[in-house]
Amino acid sequence: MQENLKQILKNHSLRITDCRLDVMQYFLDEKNALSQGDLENKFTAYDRVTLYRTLNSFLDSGILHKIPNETGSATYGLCHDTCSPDHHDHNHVHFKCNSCGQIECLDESQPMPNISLPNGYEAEGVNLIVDGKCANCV
Amino acid sequence: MQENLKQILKNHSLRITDCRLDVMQYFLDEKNALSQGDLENKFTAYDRVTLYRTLNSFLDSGILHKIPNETGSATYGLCHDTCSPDHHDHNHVHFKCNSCGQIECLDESQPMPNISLPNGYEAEGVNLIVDGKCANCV
DNA sequence: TAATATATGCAATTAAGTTGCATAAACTAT
DNA sequence: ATAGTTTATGCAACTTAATTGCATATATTA
Repeated sequence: MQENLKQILKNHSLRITDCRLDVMQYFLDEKNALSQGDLENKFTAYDRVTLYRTLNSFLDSGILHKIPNETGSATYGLCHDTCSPDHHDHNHVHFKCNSCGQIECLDESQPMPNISLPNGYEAEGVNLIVDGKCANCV
Repeated sequence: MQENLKQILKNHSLRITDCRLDVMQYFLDEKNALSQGDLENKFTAYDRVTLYRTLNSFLDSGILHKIPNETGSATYGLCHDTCSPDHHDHNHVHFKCNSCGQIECLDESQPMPNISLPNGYEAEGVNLIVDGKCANCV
């Protein structure tokens, strides 16, 4: 089990450290997107800068992606296996509950719409954020 | 011209003040979404907190909407005439340039996709953010 | 124009994001 | 297994955004 996590880190050329293993396990356990604050609350033993840099290293290596939101603080979600630093799947579908605030990644197999951009514009990725009420808050 | 702006404020039950007129004019002149920082740079005469509260009052009254993004600071765009505190059009399409960072609202008449949510979930709105290169940065 | 309700400016606080540097830990090659 | 090298961590410190309380100024209304 732990071996799994270690392999993921190795695959992304990241050194195996306690903090990275713990943080990755947390992301795997939680289905929801997590923020810097969430990590700080969960892992009081790690310095907040260490957690910050852990998030950044996961971001750079394609383990996590940032989820756009309106709150003014970044939230992160696990990327799918297909993501790597060079090849990053930029199309994501997320759900945000307007009641409890949780953000989660939805199945990537959702249909992505074709948006017509103004002349001269080039699309690189599409982010779709559905907001509403999750099952717990309905 | 100025009368126009005043009428908008009146329609939203907001008192007519210099700051609100200036900020609204700024949003009308700029086609791009604006952040708190943009306002602070533009209007050094107004206190940061006043600008912050101006944005919030516009948000509450349905003049502006928040645009989800990954930067960690909120950006705001003008709502369409149909928006009011009680009836808010939650479906937005935005474009973010990965090069210059500008965010703008695209025509609302874009087709919004039908997303299938997990059981028990209720959708209230959809936000679509296309990122890529704007005409200036291609 | 006086009375009332609201907006503004200032001070101050919280939280996120960020960097530099010394030390500790992980990796690599013998 | 260990010495040498590279990278991660913790701490201090700084910047910026978001936020609140309160006294004062201004807009609205009657």
